[in-house]
Amino acid sequence: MLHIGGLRTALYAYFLAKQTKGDFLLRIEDTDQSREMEGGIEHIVRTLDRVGIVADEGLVWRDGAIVERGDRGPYVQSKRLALYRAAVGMLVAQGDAYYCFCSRERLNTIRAEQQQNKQQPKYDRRCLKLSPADVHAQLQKGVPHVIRLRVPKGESYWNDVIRGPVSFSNDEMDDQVLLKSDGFPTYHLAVVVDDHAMNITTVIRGEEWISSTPKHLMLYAMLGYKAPAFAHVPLLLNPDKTKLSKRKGDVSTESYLNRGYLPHALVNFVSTLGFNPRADRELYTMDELIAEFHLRKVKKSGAVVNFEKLDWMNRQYIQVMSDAELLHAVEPLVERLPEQAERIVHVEKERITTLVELANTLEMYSEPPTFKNPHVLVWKNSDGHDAVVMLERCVTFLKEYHGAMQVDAIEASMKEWIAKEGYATGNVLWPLRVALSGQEKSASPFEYIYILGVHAAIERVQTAIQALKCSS
RNA sequence: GGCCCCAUCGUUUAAUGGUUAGGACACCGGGUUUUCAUCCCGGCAAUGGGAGUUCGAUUCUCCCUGGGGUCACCA
Repeated sequence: MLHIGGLRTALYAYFLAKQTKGDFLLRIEDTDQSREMEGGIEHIVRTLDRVGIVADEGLVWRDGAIVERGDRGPYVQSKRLALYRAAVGMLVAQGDAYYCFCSRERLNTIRAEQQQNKQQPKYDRRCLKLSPADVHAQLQKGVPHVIRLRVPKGESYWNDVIRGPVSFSNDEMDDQVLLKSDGFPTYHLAVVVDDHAMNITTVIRGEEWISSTPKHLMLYAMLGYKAPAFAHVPLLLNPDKTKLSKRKGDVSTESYLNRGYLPHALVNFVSTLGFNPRADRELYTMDELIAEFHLRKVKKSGAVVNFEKLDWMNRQYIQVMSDAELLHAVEPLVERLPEQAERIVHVEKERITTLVELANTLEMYSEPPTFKNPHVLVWKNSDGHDAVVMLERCVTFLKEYHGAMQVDAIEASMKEWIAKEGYATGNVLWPLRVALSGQEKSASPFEYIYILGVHAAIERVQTAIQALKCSS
């Protein structure tokens, strides 16, 4: 699953890369073996592809499969273990990292104690005191171990691209585990090694990483790497202002896509949360976003995600699509396209919010209405008898209609007829519309005639007349 | 709780040391209309509080308050 917060971060990185004519690289960080999910990587790569983010380097989705592109691979961290071990070996040799043989039980115990004493939970550095001989002996015995960062004294400081100066005292920091007992690196080690190996110049990531940045800075320095610039983007929030989470709503990009939101609407929506190129506009193309994106314009404060605005955006984008484009987009969502699908799309597109709604509407048109409640055919101040009379006259009108099969032509001709006969407009049009659509709320009768054709329209009206007669 | 980050309408954003504090979503009116939707017109609504700097602060500084993040062999 690709979290929409992750999508936004990816988008920002993508904008920046494209704007500076750089490459967008996709690397998978799968160093937690216990969390590995079947198909998870494929989902992410595919979803990025669906929204139009195609990596120049790293993992891409091509012809129904994941392929790697670029010569700095592999681009999956679980295949780069040797690199991390080499780096950590160097740190140990330099005295910047050390072996730790403490059991989880012991760690839990000291943590509990510290919390009880209202102290900061931190590793107590017991294993730092081990002599080289002790370490060697423990390793010989095969005691499970991790390797920890030896946090030096001092201050950590960086000038965040979005937030400005940020500083931490190193006293606050725990001796972070760099290499786990299963031989896998933690995120902290892997990200530093890889970002350096892949020439990353700006790290764009969520605000939740601010407090681990000092550790990363230390690692850059210890490994002799030049540190990149950091830009911590604000969080996406639930309506209650907590970090946007699965528990409090739908946060999966693919689920919005599957619910019929257009990829570009999602891109536009998500990227303008916390960032806005101009004061007076809401809708931007991908090229405009790329051209106008600037990290300095990204807000510092978190943004509550307002999905009503996504609905609005999606409607905006649907309305400007051509009938053919819309038809093409909705096609995969319906079992069989009705014969008049393009006309239906033309008529209904201003009434729908998502492609899924359009698909449902499309299917509805092929089912003639049954009028279980014939009274909906009767207009407000009228009665059933009147409705029958009017519908019968509509049948006559339709039989004699030889004008163009265009909505405007049908409407003009019909209104002229109504005026000439001196009918009340609603008295005719309401029953006719409901007879054709079967619904209290629907497209106009002219649009229905245009879609169904005169013959099918007459059939529906006659069904309605029968239903009314039976009920009275 | 420690540390860190943040603070303009309900939400999202704009602006400036001097503005009637602007736009969008949502909401509420009105118009068009056979219904719904669209469309058009109009309306509601914000600088969290307190000091300081200044002729003047929403804007700069400090404090408070509030909210959030983080404190793992998860990312």
